[in-house]
Amino acid sequence: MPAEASFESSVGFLLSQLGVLATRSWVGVLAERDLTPHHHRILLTLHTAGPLGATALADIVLIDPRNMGPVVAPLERRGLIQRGDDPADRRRRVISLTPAGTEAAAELAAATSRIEDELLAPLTPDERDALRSHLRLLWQKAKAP
Amino acid sequence: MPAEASFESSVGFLLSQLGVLATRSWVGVLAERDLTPHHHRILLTLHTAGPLGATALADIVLIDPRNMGPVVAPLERRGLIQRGDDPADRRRRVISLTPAGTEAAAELAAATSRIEDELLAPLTPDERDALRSHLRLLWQKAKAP
DNA sequence: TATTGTTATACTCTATAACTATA
DNA sequence: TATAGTTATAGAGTATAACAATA
Repeated sequence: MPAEASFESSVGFLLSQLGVLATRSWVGVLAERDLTPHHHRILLTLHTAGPLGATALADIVLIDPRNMGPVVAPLERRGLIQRGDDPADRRRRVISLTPAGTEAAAELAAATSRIEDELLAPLTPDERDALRSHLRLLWQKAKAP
Repeated sequence: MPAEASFESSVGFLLSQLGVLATRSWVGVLAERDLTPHHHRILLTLHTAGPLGATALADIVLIDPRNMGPVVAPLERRGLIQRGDDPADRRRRVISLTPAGTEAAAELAAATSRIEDELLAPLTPDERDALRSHLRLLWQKAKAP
């Protein structure tokens, strides 16, 4: 009876489980650099999207804006990011990567393919491409509904 | 330069983000029933896999076994699960659904398709099937490496 | 009035250490 | 000695309330 199909056929269940596993696959690499998964996503987001306001950045990395302070503070203290003023809108505090932050982000990006290969080992190259494009489509639609 | 490709092409990044979104898509339905995402996964896992020991169950739902007590206690108190002894191995405490728990799990499973449809709206039926099978494959391999 | 950003604080979830009971 | 399970507790992460500054 397919109506009683296993929870393993629920995409939502699989996404939440694999999301945890994907995050865990990074903990070792991040711990060596004294970074958290939040820091990872912030650095890579700024690296590819460029400078962002606090709210916009929080929205992308799925952190509540009210928790941005404690998350971002260590990055600023270590000189990986900087917060500047926006002359056009003096409420905004534009967050951007410093040169050291750009270097750190590029180095993390370089580590991605190795970790990714391990995670995606069970899939063929074609299957990986299909999976990537499907996930990307879901994420882009989820961001801007 | 594709080596500098966007972080959006990282499957790990997409999985962790979509995992959060998939979990959030359930919070309303679960809150109405006074359940957490952990409870959700436990009920559905027991519903399809049958009775399990505490360690085996914790392993599947990716909860540290030491945190199972506080997670499982409310379910037991509300009569949705029960913990019994295993005559074959008196260390084990077998966790299983009560009739009320079975009913609750079935009801949650019924709500899945509606939530799933919303999440997967951007994809065609064929794409959904492909995504589901790829994710399932990754999860099964990740569980038993 | 709405938006951007922040602080203080309570709450939940997760991880570290150590222990009992059985195999 | 190894495994199943538990407790206590510290730490990381998340959510609720309230506020200041600017648009």
